[in-house]
Amino acid sequence: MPELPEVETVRRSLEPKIVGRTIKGLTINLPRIVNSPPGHDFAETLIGKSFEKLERRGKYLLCYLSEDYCLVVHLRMTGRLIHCSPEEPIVRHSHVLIELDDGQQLRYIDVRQFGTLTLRKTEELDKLSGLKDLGPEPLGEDFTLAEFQKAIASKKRNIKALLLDQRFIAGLGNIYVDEALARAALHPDRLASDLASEEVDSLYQSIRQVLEEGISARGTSFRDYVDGEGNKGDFQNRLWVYGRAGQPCPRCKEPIQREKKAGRGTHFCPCCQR
DNA sequence: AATTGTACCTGTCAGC
DNA sequence: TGCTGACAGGTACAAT
Repeated sequence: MPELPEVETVRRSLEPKIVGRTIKGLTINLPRIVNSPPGHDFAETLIGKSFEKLERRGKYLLCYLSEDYCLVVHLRMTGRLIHCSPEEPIVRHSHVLIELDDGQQLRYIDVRQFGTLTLRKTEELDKLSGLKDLGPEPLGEDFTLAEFQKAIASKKRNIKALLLDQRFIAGLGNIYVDEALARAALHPDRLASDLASEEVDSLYQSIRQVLEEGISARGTSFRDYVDGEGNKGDFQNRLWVYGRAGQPCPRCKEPIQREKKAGRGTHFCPCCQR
């Protein structure tokens, strides 16, 4: 499900609902989902802590808590973090229920059970594999065209695989990579180091543009994704290539093609992506 | 260093 | 109406 725009939308939708709230109780129905600090009990440590700030890094949601703890949430493919009333029916795959001091609940729901809730002291966050290895934030100030040009020039990899690599750039997933390449008119098989300067420039702009548009549309609800209030996004209606195999390219009207590349279903226009 | 395959899970959909 | 296999917004790991 969730790539950068979806996690950012979850963050924005949850922040006003849970910042300032204290955790009163916890139910863990599927222990595999949670990961405690060494020597701590997840529920015991979490109860009594309050939410101070929500941030996002790549596809990770960082819930900063009192006493310098942080609850790190990764939704992987089908995770949902939903704020709701305890009266709402408990749907299938509700793995963790967090009770808040205003009587509301935060529920972690995940059909495929790949997601994780990791609790750590804030000063230990830089030890978490995955999180500590993330590349630059594509919408951040330090992600400049000059840096992108420099980073890409030495990479002997297919551009699709490179953009999916969270160590190279944080937050892009299969949908937004396909969309960025489509808008930059670049074929997913291109070797990164072979791209001309103008092509890298175009790709840089396209990456930022699709992510910003994705956030503005409150994410892509292609299948399961909903925000922290259970609402779907709109970006699925503005996709150029993802999930549009056989349908006309918005630029040249040729049918969009789908092939397996970098181990993922890959959508592109064989006519204008070169 | 880069690529490929496998694994983790459940649900859905196409084809027979 | 079943059944089977392919596939799904991600990542980690091993082998080549």
